[in-house]
Amino acid sequence: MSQAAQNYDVFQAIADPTRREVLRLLSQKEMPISKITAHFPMTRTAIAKHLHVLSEAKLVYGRKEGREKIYQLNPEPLEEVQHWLSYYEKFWNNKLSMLKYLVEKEEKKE
Amino acid sequence: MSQAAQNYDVFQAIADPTRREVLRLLSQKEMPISKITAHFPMTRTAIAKHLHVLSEAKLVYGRKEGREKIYQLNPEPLEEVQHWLSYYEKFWNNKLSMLKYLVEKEEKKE
DNA sequence: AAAATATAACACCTTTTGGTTTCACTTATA
DNA sequence: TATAAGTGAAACCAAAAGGTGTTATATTTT
Repeated sequence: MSQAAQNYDVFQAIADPTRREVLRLLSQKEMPISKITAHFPMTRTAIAKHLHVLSEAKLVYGRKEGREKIYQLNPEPLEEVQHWLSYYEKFWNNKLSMLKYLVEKEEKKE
Repeated sequence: MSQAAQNYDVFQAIADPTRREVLRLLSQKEMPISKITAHFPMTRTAIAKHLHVLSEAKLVYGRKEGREKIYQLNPEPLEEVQHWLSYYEKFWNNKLSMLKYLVEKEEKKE
């Protein structure tokens, strides 16, 4: 994390369980940092840093409202993960596909 | 990484670009460590550690064959990532679904 | 049996992560 | 206009991540 933290990618952003939990929270309702922090056993500063990482990955956006900063989810970058995954889906799907194919071929013998 | 590295989860395992590249390589063909290392600008020891992380996450299996250790891909754990993602798909899919719905409704007016 | 090959296991180093505490700044409110 | 509330930012810290090089061990090959 540290200070000059630049170009975090989405894979790194979702690697941390706390950050995944933050995303889940924000998926239900936008909220300010202090509200988010209340759900975790750590300081507001720590959460602020996690939000910074998520923000770098464009997974959250924050707008200032009065003295609060409201964060909201932006799920779009997750499409990159989905796309990456789609390449591997065929590997585990193939097992089912192959099984299905074999079963159907067997059935046609009747 | 270090020495006693235990319980790496799949999210952490795929967070590293090198490890993702290793997975891609193994998706095409199983191979021993030295063969994998040839594709990267780092030492075999470093790759061995990455393989250890991937192995902890059950994303690769290694079998010994003579003096070589052949590693092969095991994509199953990625299903956990897919499952996690599926919760968020609705957020970005909804936009498309909504658009599609609106367009179709518009078409039916004719 | 000796030499070569392939990997494993250590010890070590540097940078990054994930957290803390403290202080300053801005915006509401009594 | 103080004061409270909410956040931002800096300095610091321990541990983990991601590398390195060296040494040890097992398996072929000559």
